[in-house]
Order: sequence, then C-alpha cells, then structure tokens
Amino acid sequence: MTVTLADVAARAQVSPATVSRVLNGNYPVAAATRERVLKAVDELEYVLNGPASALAAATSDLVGILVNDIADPFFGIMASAIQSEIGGPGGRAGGERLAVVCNTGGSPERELTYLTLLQRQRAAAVVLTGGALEDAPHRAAVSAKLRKLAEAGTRVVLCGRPPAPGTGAIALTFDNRGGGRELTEHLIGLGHRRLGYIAGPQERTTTRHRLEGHRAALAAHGVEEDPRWTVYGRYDRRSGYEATLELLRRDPALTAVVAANDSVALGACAALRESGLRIPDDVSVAGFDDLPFSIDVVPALTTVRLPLAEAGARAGRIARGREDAPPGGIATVRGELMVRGSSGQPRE
Amino acid sequence: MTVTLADVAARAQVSPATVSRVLNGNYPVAAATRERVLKAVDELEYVLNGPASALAAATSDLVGILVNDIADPFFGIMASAIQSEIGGPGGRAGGERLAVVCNTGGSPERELTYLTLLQRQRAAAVVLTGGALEDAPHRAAVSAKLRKLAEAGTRVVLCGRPPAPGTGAIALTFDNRGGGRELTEHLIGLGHRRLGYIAGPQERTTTRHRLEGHRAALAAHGVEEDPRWTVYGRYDRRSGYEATLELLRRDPALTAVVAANDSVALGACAALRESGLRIPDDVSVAGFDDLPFSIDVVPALTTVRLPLAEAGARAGRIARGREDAPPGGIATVRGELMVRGSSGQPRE
DNA sequence: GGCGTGATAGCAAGCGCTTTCTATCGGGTA
DNA sequence: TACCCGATAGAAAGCGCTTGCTATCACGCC
Repeated sequence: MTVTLADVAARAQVSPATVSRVLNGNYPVAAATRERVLKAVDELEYVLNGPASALAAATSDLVGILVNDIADPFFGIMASAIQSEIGGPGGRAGGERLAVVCNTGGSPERELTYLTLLQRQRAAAVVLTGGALEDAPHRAAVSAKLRKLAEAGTRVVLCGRPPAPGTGAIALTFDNRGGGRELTEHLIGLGHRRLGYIAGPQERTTTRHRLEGHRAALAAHGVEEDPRWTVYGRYDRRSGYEATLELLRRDPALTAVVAANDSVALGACAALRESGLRIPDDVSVAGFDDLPFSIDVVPALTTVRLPLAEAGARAGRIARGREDAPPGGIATVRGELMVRGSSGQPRE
Repeated sequence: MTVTLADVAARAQVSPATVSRVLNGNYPVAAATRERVLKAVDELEYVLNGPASALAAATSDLVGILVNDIADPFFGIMASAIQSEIGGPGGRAGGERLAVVCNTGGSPERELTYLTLLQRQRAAAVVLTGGALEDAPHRAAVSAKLRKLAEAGTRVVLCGRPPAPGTGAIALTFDNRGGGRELTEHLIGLGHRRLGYIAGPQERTTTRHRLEGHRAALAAHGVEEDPRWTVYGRYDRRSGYEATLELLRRDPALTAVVAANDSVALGACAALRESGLRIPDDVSVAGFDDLPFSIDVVPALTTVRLPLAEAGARAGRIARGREDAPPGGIATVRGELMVRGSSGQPRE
C-alpha cells in the first residue's frame, strides 16, 4: 500500500536504520550508500510517516502559533513573519517544520483547547501572539498549561504579549504603555486639551496598557481627563466608527480622538468625515500599530509603529532555537511615534 | 516521566485497551468503569500522545488550510470560517480536530512543501483556498499531490479555487467571471464607455476569470476596449494606488476604474482623490469581494459580494465529513452585485 | 441443570520509525 | 604479523496507542 521505510531499505539494499539515518542526517553514512538510498526514496516517492517518526523520536516538527483574530492584519503580519522564520518551507536545511496558526477568536476556551491540542501533538514550540485576557482564573490556567508544555520540552514564546512569570516562557513584549504615552504627549504638544479615547475590549492587557499610557501623558501634563471621553469597543473599524459617533454625542468640542489601533482610527475618520468634520483641521486622529494601510489613507495616520514583522521574525527564530532568548527571558519591544497628516494643531 | 495510557490504566485498575476505548468512545464500556477511567485521567492530568495515536490508528486529527496570504482578510475570513466548522475547539463532541492554517505567501514551492508536510502528518483533510497559479507544471505537481493525498484517505476540498479534475478533490468555486461581468455591466448601464481595469497578478486564475468577465461585458455591449486601459498588479492597496496613477497617465479621460478586489479599489480611491478627482462624480470605482470595510469607506464601495464566510463554513463541513459533497464534486458559488456610492453616472 | 447470549474487558500483535549497542572491515601501528 | 581503531552498517528493542479476537460472566430459556 503506502511506501514505508522498510520498502526503501529493501530497494536500496540497506537496513531501515541506514535509511533513517540518511533522512535525518545525524549519523555518518558513506556517500555511495547515501546516494543509493536517496535514489530509492525518489523512485518510490517515499514520504516519511510523521506520527511514527514523532513517536519514535519523542518530538515532532509542529510549531503552533496562536492568534486572537486571523482576519486582522495585526496578527496576520506577525504570523506570517513567525512562520517564515520557523521554516515551514523556506527554512530549508533538513529541519522542515510545520508552522501552523491557530485562531482562538479571542475566546479563552479555544485558547486553552488549542494549547492542549498542541501539547497532545508534542509540538516543538508554541508562539502566543497579541494581548492576553486579564481574567485571573484563565490567566492561571494558561500559565499552568504553558509550564507543562515547557516541562515537556516545548519551547514557548510570547510575542506582543506580557510575560508569564514562572512558566519558562520567553516574552517579547510590546511597550504599549510607552507608545500610548508618547502618542498622547504629541497631541498635547500640539495644543490639544480635550482628547477622546477609543479603547479596545475592556479585559485585555493591550487595551489597558495603551490606555494607561494615554492617561499617564494626560496626568503628566496636567490635562483634564473626563471619563466621558473614553469609550470601549472592539479592535475593528466598525467599532471605531460607532465609538466616535458616541464620543461626538457626548462632547462635540473634542479636538482629538486617540484610537486603540489603526483600524479603529480608520473608523473614527469615517465617522468624523460623515459628521462634517475635517481631519486634522477640526479634529486630529491617532492610531496605533502602523499597519500598512495607515500611511496610505487620506490623510495619512499619525500612529505608533510596532515592528510587527521584526518581532515576529525574532519570536520565530527563538522558537526555532536559532536565536538565544533575551537576558532574563524578557525583552521589551518599543514602538516608534510616526507623525503624519491626521494630527495637527487644534482650532482656536 | 510523562503519563501514559498504561499509567491511567493501572490507576483505574483496567487494561490499557479499556482506557483507549473510553477515550475514543467507539466501543461499549460499562458506566462505572468509564467513571473510574475518567477519574484517573483527570487525577493524572493525562494528555493523549497524538503521534502515537495517529500511528496506531493510521489517521490523525490534523486538518490543513492553505492560504495565499494570511495577512489578507480575504483569506482570514475564509480561514476563520473553515476553522470554526472543522472543530479545533468549538466543534465539540469528541472528535477534536486541530485545524491549522499554512501560509504559502503565494509561492508555488511553499504550496507544494506544505502539501507534503501535511501528507507526512497524514492529515485528515486539506482545504486549499483562493486562486491557483496558472503555471502548467506547477498545476500538474499540485494535482499529483492532491491525488496522492486523496488516495491516502485525506479529504481534499478547494474553496474559492477552480476544480482540479481527476484528483478527487471537492471544489467550491467562486463565479469570478460572472461577478466580473455583472459588475462591468452595471457600469456600462450607468453610461460608462471608458473603463480602466486594474487586474491582479498575471498568472492567477482569479485574476484571469475576473478580467474575462469584465471583457465579456464590454464585448457584449459593444464597448470599446483599449489594452492601455488594463494594468496588472498585486492584490493590495498600494498596487491599486500605483496602477490608478498609471491609468490616469495613460488616459485621463477614463470615467470608471474597476479593481481586482476591494483593497485595490481602496488604493484606487486614494489615488483618484489625490489627483483631484471626485468619486463618483468624476470617476466611478468598483471593487470585488465585499470585504467588511467596503461598506464602511467613503463613499461606500460598489463591489461584488463573495460569501466568503459561508463558503468557508461549507468547505469546513465537507472537510470534516459533516456535509455531503455537491453533486459531481463541484459547486459554483455566485457573487452578488452590491451597488453603493462609489459608482454613478459619468460626467457629460 | 446445561447452554446459548449479549455485554464487557483483556490479550497481544502490530503501526512505522529511531536509536543504542554490536558487528564488520580495512588499515595503520608496534 | 598480530592488534587496535575509526568508520559504517545492521539487529533489535522499543515509543504509546489501537483493535481484532478471545475470555469471562451473569442471565434466562429449553
């Protein structure tokens, strides 16, 4: 039926052990023998049985990438970068690895279940991307899982996610707080004093950190902060649209809107325009992440650039074991303020 | 070290066979026994060894989803829909399946390598999404792989991709040609006679089919077609921006721009606006796909809605074996013309 | 009272590969 | 010439699970 190692061995007139060694390349095999084996592999169109190999070797070549929302470019870009470093194809040189992305949809249960599934597959590594849920029980459950994975030899890397102390996970954390602060300081510097803020979902670390940065900036400069100026929503365009309308309803005198991310900012722009307000003449808008489209919209978005691809690539290399973990297992990745056309001085 | 089936069996005072049967639930086990086993599983925090199980049972619970560009919502939406039907978590009821998305980045080699990797893992099913490359050798190679996968018992489903005859793959194909035609007919109906077309990458089926639809509409209505009015590019916003500028350079008198997809259309809008042209007063714009943002931009995009999520869900169910394949193994999914603000009558 | 029966549980043989340990062979060395 | 050694190749013991077949047991019927 299906071709096995033994078939190849028979054809190449060697033992199965030798074939295995040729395929894994971690044991000396005479050149002539190797040739013969490779030829047989080719002729028979032999494909290694992954499960069998994983069982015998007690490791697999699967690497899991967990994302909150696969349809969001924020995750897409990271996943793509991680994946290309991991290998899949492209990583060349023997150690083919199957990088797979798992979409949790932001659901805690799915996150946990995927982790279990990956544990079951004896994954070589797992990369968790994006913000984490703030819920304590869930956090503990995830930590426990991560610890168990690490114990079983799975490398665990967090990319754009806060550290998980005691789990042995390597963390590449985004400085959301710092970025948020810098962004708002820019606006304050331009003269804005009435700033609306459209936050992400309440219970996420990313949401909280960015908002904290915003508030820190306000506090540091003695700018008033009105709870009515903050609206929570989702990380998407529609949410930004609706939240902006709400903000305008609550206080038509706002001169700036800071959004949780670029998609939200885009929605905000649409809402403002529809309300007859010009950007940035009447209202300034700022985003976060600097997704590709942000420089491309009109006016171009003032935002905080997060090196998504770079961070993802680094996470991928660490997961793959091709790069050392940062000292202490934690590295903070800073954002960079990008001042563009969507922010300007407030009207008189 | 790690807990095995045997450990659970010992603890529950039953044979490994019984534990296995409890876990797989496909063989009668007395309720009391089952309880005991489940308790032991729990106490020991036992996690099934996936590879071992896959080896013994000669099947795995992995389902692969191949996408061209994971950072593009077009694929994100489909992948997400497929994944939620496949199971991963959420699919409940025993048969947990690990749906994994593999990002080919549009590269033929990666596509093939991923298929091999999935074959190696003895994947339960594979779903290929989006347009295929037109390159004959590659096409043949993919077909051969798909046939082999099917022979090995892997269910193969194509979602939004043309059929692959002789491979046993089920195809859910988008009617790109029909959609393209309808869209252009709408524009012609409004009175447009000078229509620019921004196509996707040359060698993709999606690109060709949409363009063919466009041309068919022109031909059917006796509208002139100038080769200078067609520009090829990528499926992204930037490409639309650049192509539009090029189109304008070639013929400033165009009254409509039809884009290969919504992202491209967005870029086109930006370019037109920057060139001082109003939409749709000076130039009409049309997209394709009807991605979520399309209704949300200003003006809202006239486009062809593709039921991405529905098609993905259906593909997922078929891959999972929860829905029968369409008669003949091929179903055509039609798009729906969405007329919105970005298209209007041409100027005098 | 002997047995056919249905319902459960256990035995044991693999699934296809990896890897430790051992065997073999051709020299180089004393 | 007798030995030792490095370089290769093979034998075989699993890795942890599934499953076909067999054993056991308690009934209920003839």
